[in-house]
Amino acid sequence: MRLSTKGRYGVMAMYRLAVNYEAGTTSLKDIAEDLDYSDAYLEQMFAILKRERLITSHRGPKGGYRLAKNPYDITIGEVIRALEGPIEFSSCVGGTENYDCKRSSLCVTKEIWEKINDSINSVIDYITLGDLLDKYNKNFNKAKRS
Amino acid sequence: MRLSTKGRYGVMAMYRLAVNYEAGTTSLKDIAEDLDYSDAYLEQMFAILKRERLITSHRGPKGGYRLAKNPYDITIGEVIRALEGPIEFSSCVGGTENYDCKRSSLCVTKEIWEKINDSINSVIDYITLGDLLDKYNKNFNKAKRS
DNA sequence: CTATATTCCGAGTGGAATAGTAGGGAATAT
DNA sequence: ATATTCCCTACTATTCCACTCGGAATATAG
Repeated sequence: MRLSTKGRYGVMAMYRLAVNYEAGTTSLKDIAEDLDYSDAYLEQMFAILKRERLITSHRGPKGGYRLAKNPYDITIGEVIRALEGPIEFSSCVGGTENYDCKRSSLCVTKEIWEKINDSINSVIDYITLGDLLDKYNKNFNKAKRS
Repeated sequence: MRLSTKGRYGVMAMYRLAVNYEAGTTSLKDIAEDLDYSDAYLEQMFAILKRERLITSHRGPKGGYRLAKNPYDITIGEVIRALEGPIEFSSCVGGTENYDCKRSSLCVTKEIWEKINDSINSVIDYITLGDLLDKYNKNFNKAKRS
């Protein structure tokens, strides 16, 4: 019951794009090297993120990827759901391929799984890539001050 | 990023034991048949739950399992963590076998995963098996009334 | 004492998912 | 032209999941 590397790598990479958002595009290779991820693997995530219109791409030298929107308009939830599908703590509830447990109307636990889904979603839908940028600056300034 | 059947089956089975808590022991076979689970598989969960001292067992005819404590003193969180290990939305944070991402002190996403872990835990640690019993009675009465 | 009902225990297994590799093709800035 | 970048599809090794199987230990009823 855990995020796969897809979600984790994806969020980290999107943060990288957020950092460079004003400057322009960033190449996959740079990000992969910087984060020490396999570039061929990260490529698959970028393909999904592009399909979901969270990033844009440009080929050729000086090409690369860029966020499709302002970092403050992209939530962590959008990124995670794009890469991992809808949050679905238990297979009974929340996703597309719901397992139908026959007595779901009587099931005493269904409500628990729904509550958990909601609580996860409310965390990830509240945080934007822009928030992460702010957080970094805060830490950066803190480090400078001390 | 989902509960395995272990957690789901486990909570359902523990609820069954909660229903029968006053009456005494319940055999694994009865629960497995009632819930339509594989009994040999459910057995493995009961072994864990027993090891974690959430249930007691008694062998021989008229034997079976029973909650080790009052249903109101067992949270869903205890059951889930016993069966699935600690809540760990991302492998960076929360569990035993933490993946060390080298720059974890600078990592902007770490805090997100911690928040998610906390929010899941606060849901499941708040609900007891006794609460589920109450919920069932409420639904039962509602059904009777209509 | 014996037959039976139950828990206990360890090992094995098929399929799905994860976490990648590999390799070539297409666009484009210089 | 050519180097650089994205684009696309297929393949693979490993791990995890959801079981299955066989039998031993133990308690109860008759």
